[in-house]
Amino acid sequence: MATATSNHYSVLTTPSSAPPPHSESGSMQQAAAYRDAHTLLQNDYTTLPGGGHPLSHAHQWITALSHGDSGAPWPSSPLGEQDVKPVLHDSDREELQNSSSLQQQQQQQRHPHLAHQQAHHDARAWRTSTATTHIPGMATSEGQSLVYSQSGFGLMPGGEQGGMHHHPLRDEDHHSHSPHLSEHGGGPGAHQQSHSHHHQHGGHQDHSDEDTPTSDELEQFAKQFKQRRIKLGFTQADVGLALGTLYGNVFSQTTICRFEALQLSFKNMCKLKPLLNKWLEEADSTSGSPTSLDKIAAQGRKRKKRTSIEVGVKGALESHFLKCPKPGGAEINSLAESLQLEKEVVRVWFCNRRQKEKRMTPAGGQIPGGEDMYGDTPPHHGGQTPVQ
DNA sequence: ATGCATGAGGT
DNA sequence: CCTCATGCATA
Repeated sequence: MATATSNHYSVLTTPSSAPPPHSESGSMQQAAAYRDAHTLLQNDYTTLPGGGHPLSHAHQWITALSHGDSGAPWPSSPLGEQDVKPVLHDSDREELQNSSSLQQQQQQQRHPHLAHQQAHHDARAWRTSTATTHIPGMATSEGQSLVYSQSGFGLMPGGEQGGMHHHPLRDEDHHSHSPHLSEHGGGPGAHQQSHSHHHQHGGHQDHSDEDTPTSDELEQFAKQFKQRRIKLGFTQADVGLALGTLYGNVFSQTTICRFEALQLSFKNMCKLKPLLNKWLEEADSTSGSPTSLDKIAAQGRKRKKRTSIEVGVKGALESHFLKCPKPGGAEINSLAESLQLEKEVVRVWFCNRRQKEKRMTPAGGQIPGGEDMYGDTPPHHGGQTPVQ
């Protein structure tokens, strides 16, 4: 109805420039003060087919970086970084990946022809206990505490420590392949070197930027990162861009935000940490490295208007989710009907909901059942249940 | 900071 | 169709 629930995101050629990278939600970014003024305009690609909708704007970034010798936007860092937000015009809206060369290299790449032993280690049981390790230097006192031993360094010989969890036949990552690093990202409930694996280095495990970090380490890092970032006067969006100009992978404000808030999956956190860590070093190393930039953000897909689901409806979805987190197509259909939503919307809602449960920082605030999710028991794998 | 969405990769 | 990583658009 009045809500923007319409699906008409077909081929509407955007007459204006394509939405640039991202904008910042200057709502409360402490560091926004250093930023320049950006103008936001919204593009109108949502013209409703029944009457023009008043929602037509395009948003654009107009960063006026005027630093050259006296007006450095950055507080006092000799950092000579300049972020340039190229105004792109309507470009192709198909798939453009001309950004850089590497895009995702550390993704989940297994042996294509070998038996893919993709481990679906689940990662849903972080925040086990508490252990708010303090932060050396400052404590922003947050309220999070997720502690979990990740890879079995010797902690979880086969399973977890909680003693609760255990799934009959989940999966395990038998036989690792990497020379020295397994991509476990999963979580506590899976992965562990079943057999005597080579121990990294006999004596100490250093976790500086190598090997998989533990949840606790990630938590600490995220906190420190945020502090430093703010002190340096950067916004989350800045970091995202910098990463792109620096290493070729751009990230949005959203991702940086989620990283800081530990709202990503364990695996994802592990992937991003090294990158952000590097940026941190660069950023305050004051090395004055003239990091040039050149990152073109290519965007061009017409996005469907975000459907706003009314609270009441959300509640209903929630209820069903509790009952059945993985409804089948048919069930989704009926649900969609009763709620008067498109099937696709409902389907996506469930997908997103499931993802939430898997984040480090849980959704509802409750323990996700421990380890064995409702109805997702992998029908295969016979490795050996590592767990007790 | 988050909700809904897109897409790549797997099954 | 799902999962996962990501992000535009929003509240």
